[in-house]
Amino acid sequence: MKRSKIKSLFQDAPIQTRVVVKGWVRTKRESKTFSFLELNDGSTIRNLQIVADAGMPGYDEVIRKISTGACIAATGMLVASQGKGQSVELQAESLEVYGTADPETYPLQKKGHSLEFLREIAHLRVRTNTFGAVYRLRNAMAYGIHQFFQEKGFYYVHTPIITGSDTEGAGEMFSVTTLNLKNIPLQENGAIDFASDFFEKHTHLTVSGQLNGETAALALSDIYTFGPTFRAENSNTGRHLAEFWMIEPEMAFYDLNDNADLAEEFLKYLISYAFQTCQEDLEFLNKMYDNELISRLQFVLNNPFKRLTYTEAIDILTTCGKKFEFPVGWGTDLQSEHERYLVEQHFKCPVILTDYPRDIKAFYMRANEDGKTVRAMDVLFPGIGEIIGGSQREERLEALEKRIAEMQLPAEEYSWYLDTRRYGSAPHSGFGLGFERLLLFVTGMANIRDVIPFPRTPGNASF
RNA sequence: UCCUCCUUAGCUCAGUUGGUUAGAGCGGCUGACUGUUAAUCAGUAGGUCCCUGGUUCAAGCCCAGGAGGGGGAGCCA
Repeated sequence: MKRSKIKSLFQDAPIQTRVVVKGWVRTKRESKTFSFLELNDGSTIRNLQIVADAGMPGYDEVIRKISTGACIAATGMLVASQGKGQSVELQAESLEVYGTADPETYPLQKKGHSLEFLREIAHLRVRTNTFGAVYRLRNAMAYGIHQFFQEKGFYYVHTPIITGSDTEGAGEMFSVTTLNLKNIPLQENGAIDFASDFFEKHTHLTVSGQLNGETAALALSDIYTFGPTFRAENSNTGRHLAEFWMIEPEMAFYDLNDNADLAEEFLKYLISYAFQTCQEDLEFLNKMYDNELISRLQFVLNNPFKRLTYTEAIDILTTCGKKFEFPVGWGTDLQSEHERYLVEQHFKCPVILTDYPRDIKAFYMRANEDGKTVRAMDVLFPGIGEIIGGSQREERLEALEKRIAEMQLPAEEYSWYLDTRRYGSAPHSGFGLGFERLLLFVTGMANIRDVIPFPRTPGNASF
């Protein structure tokens, strides 16, 4: 008989049908003449209750081997439950144990565990309700991202993970090398001789696919990337990872307003998609971790994001009368406390800040006519701060070359990038969304290490 | 990297002014129980008090260094 997924049994409830279910036992409750088993197979957060009567053939032997964490198959009739708490249950005719889990050493118990403890057993934590919900939401968001862009006619572009230039400027990079680390070849001046390395030059793990993505947008019009990125920053916070996933759409003929429109529509689409696909998981997370999760998601879904310029934000911050730890002034970047004030206290909704001073932003952002600001935008969310950073790109060759020179960047490294402006340049825009930052918001988890299966952070690459 | 807090049983934590044999709840195990659902009830086992060094008659507790973790900040997504 073909195995049924527990989710479909709850949906279709084929009462008085003989079925096979397979999964992992969450708890066993024994009494004299029967046992209850709670079975979870990952298809839903809900467990199927299995009732095993002591009269079942081989009962004593099989029930003795079953404990929390064991993997079993159960065959029997799906019946309406006599007890409260579930509509249907399985009246077992036979049980087969695939894998036992020694209760003396199995680290997961049926009671709750701290997230800190579960991080130490990341290979097993997916067996908990919490991480089952997080994994399912992560899957749904990944699928929803592709669906959103595909429906809009965007092309999915694969940008390289190993990059030959260190010019993306988004942070410290990991080196990629096959040189013998015990005997590194040196040039006469003492510098490492990368000419004998695999790629015959110094290579790194990518920190952003944007520059490559721009080349595709200037041919295919609308593209997006969705892949891993790497930052070797020594960042020890609940919002940073050394390895994370990023979504970077890039659109020809979009100005900054079009860019902001797309970002807002995109985020709302994903929240709506989470409600459509993971309602029960969201309800669980709302109940267990963050009682305002669902209302916050609904609020973001149903209200326009507040848009204002950096300059207007500085005015609000300097006249609001609130004392900040870091001073506010035009020309300096906003600190976390400033962003939080705007989002959580002043506007009480997501905020899109635009037109930042050019001196605190990257070289590729389109200069405004005032000579002081660039067409940058940051989308700020309650609780997590910057979730999206983007800009209209500088499409004018001369302006871009001038900016590269002013910032003393190695112009020769950008020759391929500048070709996009040299030949058939076009106004275009794009943004980057940190996938795990999105998941923090959608799941209500507080620490980014809990929304990626195996987090990589400074000093930690276990599993 | 900086600030700050923490580290005691499998887990979550108490542990008084430095004082004899370090406790609880949960989990595990044993047993009871005819519908439980974080089952209930009774019993029971379980400890490198993070590591190293120091102070002291005596250290889980005080001091120094180290390791690991949490929260906050910076950097950013």
